[in-house]
Amino acid sequence: MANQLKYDRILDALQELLENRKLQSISVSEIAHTAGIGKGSIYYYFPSKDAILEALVERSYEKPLRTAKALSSQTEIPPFTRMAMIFQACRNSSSEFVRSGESEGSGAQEKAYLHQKYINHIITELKPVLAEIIRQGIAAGDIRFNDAEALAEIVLIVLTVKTDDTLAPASREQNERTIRALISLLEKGTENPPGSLNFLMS
Amino acid sequence: MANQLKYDRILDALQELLENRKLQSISVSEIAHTAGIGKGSIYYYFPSKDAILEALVERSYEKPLRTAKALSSQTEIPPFTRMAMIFQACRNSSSEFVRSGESEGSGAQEKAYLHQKYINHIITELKPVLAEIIRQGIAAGDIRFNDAEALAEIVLIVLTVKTDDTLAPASREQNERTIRALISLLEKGTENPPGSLNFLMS
DNA sequence: ACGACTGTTGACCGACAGTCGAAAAGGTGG
DNA sequence: CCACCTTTTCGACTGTCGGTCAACAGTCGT
Repeated sequence: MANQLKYDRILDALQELLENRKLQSISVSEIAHTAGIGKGSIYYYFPSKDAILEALVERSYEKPLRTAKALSSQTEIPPFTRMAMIFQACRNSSSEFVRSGESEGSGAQEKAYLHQKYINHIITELKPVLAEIIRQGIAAGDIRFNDAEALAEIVLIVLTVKTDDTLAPASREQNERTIRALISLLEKGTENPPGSLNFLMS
Repeated sequence: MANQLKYDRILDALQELLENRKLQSISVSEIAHTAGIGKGSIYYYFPSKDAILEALVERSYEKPLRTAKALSSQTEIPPFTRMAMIFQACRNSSSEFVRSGESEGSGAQEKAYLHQKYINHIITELKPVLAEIIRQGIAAGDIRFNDAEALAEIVLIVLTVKTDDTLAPASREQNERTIRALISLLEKGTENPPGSLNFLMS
């Protein structure tokens, strides 16, 4: 408990290495060396290499998740505005470490693990918050739909999968078209005027 | 080329082992032993352990993909019926090897790799086929939407992610509600009567 | 008989995740 | 300042695994 520093230094080291290397090629000793500590110490703070990654994903989303949770109770701000704020917060911190150097070919495949963790975490944590805001929007008459939870899930799934680019690789332009199509579906589905959901675009 | 048998036997072996073990814990020697061949032979047929998995995923979806492609030119069958047939074909072969023994805890996380490969493959291969059918439906006036490609992508993303259950873990009931919500969105978005897309439900 | 080609193999290699016992660092009471 | 204990740190070590390779066996055309 005293030395929160080293715990964080390990995370910093992994984050730094992840910026232009794929996970599989990063060894634990290397993380230790980058963090300026012995390899054994890594295992004092983490039970496995995997756990380091998990902790890093969690830490990276701490901030936006906190703001998202805070926003869910700010009922004086209109629902759509709050959603826009949440997505903006996520975008700011997401690109921080998930995107990495080209590493075409098999490299793209080998980052799968990292991306899966990240998507899983985002969807699980953000869904209830987003659902709550949608629910408020429904109650206020801004949104017409009968299942806030499900709607939140659909939006999050499509957005994260498309933002991520590992699961459904496509051109930047195709990605934009898909998100635009989602927006159009949502606007018709929730009986909102065209353009009102444009904030979902990056 | 003569010995297609061994190639397939390797795939069979991996498939069998995958039924109740996680990928990470299966060694190449073990695959070789299960297939009844030497370890060296594995590398005669595959460049890496990873490639075996990739080939297995591909093989598992050969059949439904062939039927899907065949269906895209059967214009005498109504689009919705053809889509229903495609999804049915996929469902039949998908559960074949992707689902595996419980292995709660970290086990669920470690299968990520396999699932990522599978989702990636499905979406990439099935999207153009589905888009073509949707395009025909638009031309025939059955569907009203301006971007067939994007629509196909959205449907596939949500369905595969939700069917898969690794990326967005949720209860069976929650999954059903999400798919129902997607159907409702699609029906409104493409100006089709409620219930006309129910075939998307499993 | 003979190369050339196609398969097949397991011993071997380097690398890595994770373990361990020892020792340094830090704290506490006398 | 010292005994004593707990927390923290460490790198040498271990077992295992993915992948390589040199050797070898079968087969076919000449």
